[in-house]
Amino acid sequence: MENLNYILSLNPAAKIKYVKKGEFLLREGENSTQAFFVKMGLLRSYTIDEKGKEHIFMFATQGWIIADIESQEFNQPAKLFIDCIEDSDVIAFNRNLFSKLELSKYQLTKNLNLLARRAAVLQRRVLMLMSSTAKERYEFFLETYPELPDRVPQRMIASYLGITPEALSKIRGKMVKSE
Amino acid sequence: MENLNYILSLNPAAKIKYVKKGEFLLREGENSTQAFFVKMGLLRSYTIDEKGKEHIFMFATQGWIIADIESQEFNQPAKLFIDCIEDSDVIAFNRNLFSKLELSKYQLTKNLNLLARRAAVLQRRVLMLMSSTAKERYEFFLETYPELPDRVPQRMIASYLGITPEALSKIRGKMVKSE
DNA sequence: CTTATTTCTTAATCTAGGTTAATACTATTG
DNA sequence: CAATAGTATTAACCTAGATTAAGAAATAAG
Repeated sequence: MENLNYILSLNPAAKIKYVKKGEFLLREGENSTQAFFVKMGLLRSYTIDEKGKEHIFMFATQGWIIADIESQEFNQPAKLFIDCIEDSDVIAFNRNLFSKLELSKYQLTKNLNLLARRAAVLQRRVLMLMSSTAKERYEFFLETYPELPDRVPQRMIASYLGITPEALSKIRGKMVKSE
Repeated sequence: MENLNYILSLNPAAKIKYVKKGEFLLREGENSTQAFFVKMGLLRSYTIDEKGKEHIFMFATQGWIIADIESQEFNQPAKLFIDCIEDSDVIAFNRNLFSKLELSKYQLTKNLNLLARRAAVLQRRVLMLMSSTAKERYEFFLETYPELPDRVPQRMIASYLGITPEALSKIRGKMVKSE
């Protein structure tokens, strides 16, 4: 990501952080404009609702960028937690640098494409949540992120799909039986 | 939107379209890279699932841009229909122009901000769908888009919220009673 | 106006997935 | 290698919202 390297050169404070499994990069309520590029490892972002239930918004593996875009965009304290599922190497940078005029046109269009891709993934996620059963969402997840089931506990996959671990376990049970 | 004016000047084919209520700007299966800026009026985008049920992805009022970002980004035929809820004036432009190098840095960063805002709204929508009850989603909708309930039939609001018209009617009934 | 069509409401019934709880299994740690 | 804590499975029961159906209100169209 030569693009990112340039962004980083604009931000002397940025450097690689080595973060351990379980470590937090962002907590609900914090004021942060940071985004994290995952050089290696696996992170997640999630909310905790009033009843104390976790809802995973996304997983970020190698090459992904993870941040609480909503809170940053609306200038509010973070709604999301971001923590590590595996020991990871991340590069923290200020999200403002993403659309700075100091960047070249080439870099700006690259960033536009990154964001468009993110919007596209989110569009799909919304439509999925509205129109598909839990089983269909799980099958889509397996196709789309085939490496994750081996790296992520099932209860987190359930949380990402918007169902309980018990429901996912039942779905898996049925899928094995009918196969 | 001086920004948009410049985009349009790069696209000689672009001009204002006057579209009537019920008219389609995009249908599922079509190959299109068009996006639509709403100068005036009200449009919506939605899918129809295997059971024939509509799921409204978004409403677009004055000043919004509406398109099937997912299909365009992944180079697939459209998943969404886009049609008019009210007679509208829209400006059709090719979405590729949005991140063209011919644009100035200033315009590119403007577009980056537009897309970031879109991503933020979608993040909120995903979290809502995962963690809120139908009633909470309806209340949030009323706060966020106070002008829409008078312009959009209730069955469409229900479809946007991811519930049936009957369920929304029941929720509204209860809200009136308890007030 | 009058008829046809769409929209909204209400109510009875159904179901996917939630809740609770008990048990087994797997990691982690001291 | 216990002991503790987290993870997954299974089953009985519950509930938010879906489905079906039918009537009432509102819009549109002839």
